[in-house]
Amino acid sequence: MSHTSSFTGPKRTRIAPSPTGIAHVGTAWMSMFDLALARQSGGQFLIRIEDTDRTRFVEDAEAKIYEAFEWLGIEYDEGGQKGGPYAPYKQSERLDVYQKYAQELIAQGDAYYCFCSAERLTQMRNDQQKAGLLPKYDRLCCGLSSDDVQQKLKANEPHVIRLKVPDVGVISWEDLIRGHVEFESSAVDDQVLMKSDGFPTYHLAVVVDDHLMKITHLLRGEEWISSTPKHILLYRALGWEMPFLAHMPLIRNADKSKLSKRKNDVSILSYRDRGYLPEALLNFIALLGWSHPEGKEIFSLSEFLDVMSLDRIQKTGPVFDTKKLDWMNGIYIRNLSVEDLKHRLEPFLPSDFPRERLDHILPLILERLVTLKDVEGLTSFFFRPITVDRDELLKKSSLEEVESQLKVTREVLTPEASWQSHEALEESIRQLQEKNNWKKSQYFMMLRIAVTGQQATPPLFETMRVIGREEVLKRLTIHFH
RNA sequence: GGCCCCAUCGUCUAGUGGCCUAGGACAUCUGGUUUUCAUCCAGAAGAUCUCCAGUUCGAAUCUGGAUGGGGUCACCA
Repeated sequence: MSHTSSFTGPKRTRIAPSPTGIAHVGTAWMSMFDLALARQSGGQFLIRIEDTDRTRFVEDAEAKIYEAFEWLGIEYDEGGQKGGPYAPYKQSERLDVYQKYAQELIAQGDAYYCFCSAERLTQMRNDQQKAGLLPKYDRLCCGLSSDDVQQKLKANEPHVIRLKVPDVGVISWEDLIRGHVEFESSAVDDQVLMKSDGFPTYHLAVVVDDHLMKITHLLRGEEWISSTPKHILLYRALGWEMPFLAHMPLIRNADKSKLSKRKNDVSILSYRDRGYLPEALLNFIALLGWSHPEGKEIFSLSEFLDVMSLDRIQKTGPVFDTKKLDWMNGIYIRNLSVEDLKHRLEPFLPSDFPRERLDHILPLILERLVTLKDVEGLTSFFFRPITVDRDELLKKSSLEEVESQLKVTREVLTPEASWQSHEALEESIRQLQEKNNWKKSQYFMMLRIAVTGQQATPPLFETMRVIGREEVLKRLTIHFH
């Protein structure tokens, strides 16, 4: 393999998700780096669906993956609906391709048929473990004569195809992120390449497809380091040039284990549904294991694509802690134009929300939105009946005083006097408070609770104007339940 | 356990031998603005750079070892 810096052509990268569940944030994360390499070099980024495991196949998982990419705004050049020159981009539709190369490997003596049963393999591994050995296929079937093999094949005996790993030697590569990595060949198992159901394993499929699809730069998780020797052996046996390898750090749970859906929300679409902006999520994950060259915290996807470089990727696995995402989401929300924000808020507005009043309500809640989903909780008192907590209302004064305060306040809120502007409203009520010498904090908090049912709200007088005089007067006439 | 990867504030990170008595961001705390919350502004606290040796005039940065964490050892990816 040639050296890192010598590659100057267009880079082709890919993301290869398995449709086994939800669309994973790790997939989006990896894709950003893939995309950047492709864009910076005038190359292509493609999506390939790795659905070789029928047992874990989930029906709508593939659709969810594309849906997630669409929502995030990560554009790929080949795969999915787009197709491309190396279609199909789904492994289950390429079975004959893998079969062809498996046969080639067998013919060359780099792979062999194995007829061992699952039971025998389990037994073998148990014995090896008991003996303190590392579990590894014992090559029983490697010794089969070609006559035996032909006979078993003819008899339709279930079989797999295994890679024949050299007994001795060192397998190494120059990882773009980790530098020189090497393994003893003797530590590598005779990996199954073709399963008994005729599907390839990941190891065969990934090598065949990456080569055929002309992938030049292969980014993947650190979890794949230990199986990389098998892939190198495959490239060698097939006489193919190795792509550049970059093993990214593993995103982790708080306990440092590999990020999992049991311990974290890792579903891209769940972030959408919880009211996060795609640009905020992207910005947040870009900062996992990577840092902006100028130390910037807030930047767009397109800026990331411009300035990303592999040498700023850290080797340590970052913990997935979304506190910072909340902060970012607020920033992104506040940077949206009113029209854009309204548009994005739409899916989160309850059906009884008075849309015609959105323009007036929005400025009052804008800086209080952490997620788009917060809109309902922050605005319900504008258009729904409120409940007032008697104890809160009377916290700092007696029932008599509050009732008298409310009565006088209602009288001041004449149609003419004070509804032209919130400043005018404030002026008249402030005068009232001063004239009566009411305690500021008590009076205003009491009013706030009476009008909204809450202690934390947007500015009181602006809120009152949006609620409207008639409704405010009604709320200032307290009936305890 | 074998093999492999990794190791800077609670979290994300800057740092590639002297600019580091280690910088920024989030979170936390305090103060200011404010009738509340939030925003915004200012400030504080927070890391003996996992440890021990070594190289060097000088190490967070280089080397070795230890320790710790993680990954992987499937007809799953």
